[in-house]
Amino acid sequence: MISEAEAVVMEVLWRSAPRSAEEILAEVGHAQQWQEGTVKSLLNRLLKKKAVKAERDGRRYLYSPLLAREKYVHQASKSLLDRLFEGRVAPLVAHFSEQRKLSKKDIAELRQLLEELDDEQS
Amino acid sequence: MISEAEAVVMEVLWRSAPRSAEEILAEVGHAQQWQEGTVKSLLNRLLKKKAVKAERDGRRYLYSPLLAREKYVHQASKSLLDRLFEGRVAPLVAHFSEQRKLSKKDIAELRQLLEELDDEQS
DNA sequence: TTTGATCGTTTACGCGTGTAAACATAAATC
DNA sequence: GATTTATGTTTACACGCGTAAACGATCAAA
Repeated sequence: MISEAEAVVMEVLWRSAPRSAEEILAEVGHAQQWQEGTVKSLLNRLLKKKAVKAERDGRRYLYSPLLAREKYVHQASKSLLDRLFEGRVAPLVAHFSEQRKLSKKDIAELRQLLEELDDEQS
Repeated sequence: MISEAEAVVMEVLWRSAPRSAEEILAEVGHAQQWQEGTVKSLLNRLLKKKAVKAERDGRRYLYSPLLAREKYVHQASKSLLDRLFEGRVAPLVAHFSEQRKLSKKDIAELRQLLEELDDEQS
């Protein structure tokens, strides 16, 4: 529903809002090689999709997210899991495990997570 | 690199190959509402992308995957993790945990997985 | 009050995708 | 041999996306 370039803009707003187009460009301009017009277009598409809102601030607008990051992240993740892993998390983890792509940190955090689930349950 | 509709065709071939265009359509035609031409186009795009190969069989072609499912799955998953979870698996699992979207089965499998990692290490 | 600077809005354009229709070709049948 | 049938190949077309340029409006400065 919201594209990759649009998501870059959203990430900026999720970190801190409200922000002007200029501020967004400043934060993102060097990583992406974007011109001002590009950011403007993306913001307008996000407005049309009701993913952000704009409030006037003098001569310019300040933009804020309407779509919550949680929600976006969940949609995108669920879509991937559905398409590739029968909709479940464990097979994805298994895949990365098989590919030896779990870092020590990952493993430690997963352990921690499962312990916490234990605690909750009891 | 390979699109969603193309991936549907690939899934058929990953399940079993080689297959003719007609067979692919038969397996996928009711789920997707595709015509024959659609499958043909997708196969040609996949050929162009070197994701499948074709061998003549009389008047028709039989198609087989060149791209391994593992590789495709890994690319797609890594891209998602990079964009949304700092490139790591644990935060994704944490997200689903927070959303109460881990099934009992998931949890059991994750436990199993971590145990196996223990075993290997020792 | 003209002119420049600063914003936002509109329009554009090429590319990939989803979805086929049209066309070509060769084999099978009449 | 002429026609139908079964494939594959070429072309098409609308839509979203990435990426802006062009245009317009408004405020500030001269």
